[in-house]
Amino acid sequence: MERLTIIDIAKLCGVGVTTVSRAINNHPDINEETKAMVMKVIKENHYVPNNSARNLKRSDSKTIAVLIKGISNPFFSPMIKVFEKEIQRKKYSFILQRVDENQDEIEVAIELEKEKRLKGIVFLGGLFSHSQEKLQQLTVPFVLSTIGMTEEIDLSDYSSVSVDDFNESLKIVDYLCDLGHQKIAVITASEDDVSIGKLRYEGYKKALSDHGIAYNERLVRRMKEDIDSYSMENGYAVTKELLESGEEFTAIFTLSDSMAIGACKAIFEAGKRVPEDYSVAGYDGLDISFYYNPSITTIKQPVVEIAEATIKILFDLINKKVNHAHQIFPAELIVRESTRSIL
Amino acid sequence: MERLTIIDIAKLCGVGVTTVSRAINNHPDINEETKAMVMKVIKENHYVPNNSARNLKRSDSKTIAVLIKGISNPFFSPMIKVFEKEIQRKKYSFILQRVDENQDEIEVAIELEKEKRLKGIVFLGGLFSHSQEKLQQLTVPFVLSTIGMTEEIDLSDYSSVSVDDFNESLKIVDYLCDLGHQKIAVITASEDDVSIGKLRYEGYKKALSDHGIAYNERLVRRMKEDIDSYSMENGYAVTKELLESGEEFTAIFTLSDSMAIGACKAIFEAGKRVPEDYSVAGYDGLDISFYYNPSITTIKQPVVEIAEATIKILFDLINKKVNHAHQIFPAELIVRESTRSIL
DNA sequence: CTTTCTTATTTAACGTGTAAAGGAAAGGTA
DNA sequence: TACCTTTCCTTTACACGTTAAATAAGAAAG
Repeated sequence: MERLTIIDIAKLCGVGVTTVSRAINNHPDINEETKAMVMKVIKENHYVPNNSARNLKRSDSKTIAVLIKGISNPFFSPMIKVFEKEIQRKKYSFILQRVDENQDEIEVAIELEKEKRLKGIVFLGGLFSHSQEKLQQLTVPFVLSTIGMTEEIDLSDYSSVSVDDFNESLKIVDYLCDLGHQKIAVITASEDDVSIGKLRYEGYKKALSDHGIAYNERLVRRMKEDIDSYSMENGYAVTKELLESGEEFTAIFTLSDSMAIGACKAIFEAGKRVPEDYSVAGYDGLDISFYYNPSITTIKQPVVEIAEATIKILFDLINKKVNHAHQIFPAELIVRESTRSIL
Repeated sequence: MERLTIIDIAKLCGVGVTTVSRAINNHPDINEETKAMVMKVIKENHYVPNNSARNLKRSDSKTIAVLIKGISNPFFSPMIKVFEKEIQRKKYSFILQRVDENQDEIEVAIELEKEKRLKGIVFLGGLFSHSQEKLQQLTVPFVLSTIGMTEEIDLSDYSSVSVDDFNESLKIVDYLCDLGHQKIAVITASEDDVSIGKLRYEGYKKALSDHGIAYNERLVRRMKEDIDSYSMENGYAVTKELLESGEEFTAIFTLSDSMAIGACKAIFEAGKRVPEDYSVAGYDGLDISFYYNPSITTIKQPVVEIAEATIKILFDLINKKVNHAHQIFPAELIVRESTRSIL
């Protein structure tokens, strides 16, 4: 069963190839009857146009790439689902590209763009500590999604969608302080993170200083480099170390819900309870934060809305409706069982 | 900054296009020095061959599609990671295609194959209750991964990788019986599932009858059709209903870890405990089954191995090393805190 | 008889790979 | 010296399947 081409269809219909092409692509210069006839023949013979040929001719590809740093992060799953759905709805194809922690996502994007003649790019997660020049090698529109925008980044050249990581982080740590916690440990990102990790960590520091609590370096723990970042496993390993260090604390704030769950597990294994012995606060608002036992106090990010906005902006950029756009979504402090007052 | 073509590179190098092509495609008829020079120029100018043109010429695309039913199922995440990595390693591209619950994955695959000139297909999840004829429309190799193979399916035409769902399910329910449980509820798939769902359910029934326990229809609960299958939410909703029904039971077996977690949550909300009031057993061996509180007794599937074997078989098929292959992996019963003896 | 409109056809690209046909240089052999 | 072989390269030409610009064929209208 070899493949049909547009020429075969044209012959079967007794028309020229352009006519068939017009039928397929809704070109106005075609008689409705002819079009219907052609479409019927196409359907009967299960003809599907060859994508490569189309892309070559059009010299673009109706393809959008989504680049993710840390694909294992379950936070991205519902977002990907939205991307996939919306991109399909617009009759675009969709490439999901995982980027290793130590890989440069911009390099990957540049290669991919040339190779696949992309229409647009979404960057998900990652540090985003990139020089302007490098980004200028990208000739197609792109949107930074859930990448914390710090002052180091010049907003005018980019488009982005995110939440206000600094203030949301501040909010939840502030809440911990209000509960009477003074010794609040934190599991944060590596020192060179200039994005989400930095912002959330800065929020933590600000909340402490607002409450006049002295900053204790020994309560600041970094994720392990050799384990998936923001993962349960990472939270578990770090918390275990923290507990074994003997450093006193009454609450722990982790930069993700997954790490909060890992932290809980480590606490249980040490024979302690949450929240009786330690309060635990997460960030993200994953479904599991509700289902976990105890349910996790967290900052719930509106993932679906963020994803939808990301795609909308990307298509606006593609269709030249805007030059750039920034959207910051509100997030919500959700108080659950994992935190308690010690006053 | 417009795109370079192979002709531009040829001019820059002062050689013919054929030479450049040979350098890129490792053709033997080329001097090593020339090749090195050409490759250097290519690198310096960031030239990347146009994929569409290549695919068109080759009339295939070095693309592998992975079709997933129920993309939200976290069970698939580590598998996708493996697929992506392995496919990239072989210099293939990778398309991830979500298939709605009510969509026919074979139809989707047939379209995709023609449109993108695929090299191979992986089917992940799904019922797979398909007629032979339909599958014969697929002209490229495909592998069914983690799709339970029931007797309804003629194995000789397919390739597959999975675990022995019937016996693994039997094993864990058998374990529950050994703990003294007689009234074991189950959350299973819809009636028309002829694949994984059916096999696991049959395993449940067999275990009961092996232990001489009467089958109680009122303890058999089906997932809700309007909620993501195998999800926490689904397990939660069904268990809530079960608890409210007043039907007595001492243990509950769910067809996935996610549903087990949902079940636990429903039990907690009813003011009961796991495992003191109800034992809960899952299936899959997700990471979260370890981190959950209580940790979940489950059947751990070797996801990574399954995914690796899937890709290996697919490439063997593509390279005509085999005609078809079936691989069944052992799974492991992991006893954790969520189940207890009531003897 | 020209103009306009609608609809269809012809043909030339898009960028790559490859096959054909051949040439130049180097080395070996008679 | 003349001839052959081998290696590496060139030029030319075409093919892959599609789209779009240019073109043409009718028909209707002025």
